[in-house]
Amino acid sequence: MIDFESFKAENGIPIYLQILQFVKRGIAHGTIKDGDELPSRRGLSVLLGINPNTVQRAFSMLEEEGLITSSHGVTSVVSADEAKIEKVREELLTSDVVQMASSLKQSGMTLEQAIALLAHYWEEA
Amino acid sequence: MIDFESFKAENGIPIYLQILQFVKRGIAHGTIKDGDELPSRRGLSVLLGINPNTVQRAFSMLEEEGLITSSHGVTSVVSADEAKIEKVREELLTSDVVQMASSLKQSGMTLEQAIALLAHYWEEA
DNA sequence: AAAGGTGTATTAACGAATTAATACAGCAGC
DNA sequence: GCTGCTGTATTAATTCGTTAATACACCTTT
Repeated sequence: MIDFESFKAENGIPIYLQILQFVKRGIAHGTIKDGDELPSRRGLSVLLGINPNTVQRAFSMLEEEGLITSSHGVTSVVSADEAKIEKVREELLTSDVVQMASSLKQSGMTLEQAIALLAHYWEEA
Repeated sequence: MIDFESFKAENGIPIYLQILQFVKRGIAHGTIKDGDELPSRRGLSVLLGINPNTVQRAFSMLEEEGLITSSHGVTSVVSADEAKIEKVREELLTSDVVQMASSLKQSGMTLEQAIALLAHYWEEA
């Protein structure tokens, strides 16, 4: 069963998004694997002290993306073959990278300058 | 007078922020220069089809940051010496970089991996 | 078959942020 | 000085996303 102990809800970001991200990052990182069981909607909602529907919202999004499968009576299960995992990695990484790259290029920076900037701000991020 | 013809309001992002960004990017890019006149609050609101206060919100933020000066009876004027311009450039760039860096770090990447990723997506950006 | 767990669907409440309405105050130019 | 423009301030309405309340439907286990 997937461990949500390390889940810390940040303020300002919608909880359902944080749950979504938590699972996606876990899949991308390998700590959450294909076949792993998720906690029940209600169970997780109690653990996090929130409404079950908030969990449901996150889980239903995960299902829409094909990352978990759900059926009545039993808890949902991770469904992530290698292709899906790679897709998640892509999604988590590229959107930010491409956006930044395009922004920096528009400002007339070279790749070298961009790298220097990235290195400079890496620590404080 | 600053030209807002190229201003296209995107959906989902607050308009006052888009106006703010539009001016800042112009300053950083050099298309908006020190001494340039801004349109009046009302004039721009008509042009954009929005409420004058929405423009005012953006303009007052610009003034708080010292990028424009306003006084009764006349339209506001850009007030951006070289130091301020550099500051705006910094701000626009670092916000993107920091955001990306924090996202990549959360995914467990090293700086080296991040740089490789940046280089990889640099061309297509 | 009954009980208590599970996922699902619909609707409503809440809250924060954005946007708008209105009124006030000052300068320019005729 | 008057008219019409300008910026400024205060308050209200609206919108939007998030979260919660409630009810329903199904499966598992005994």
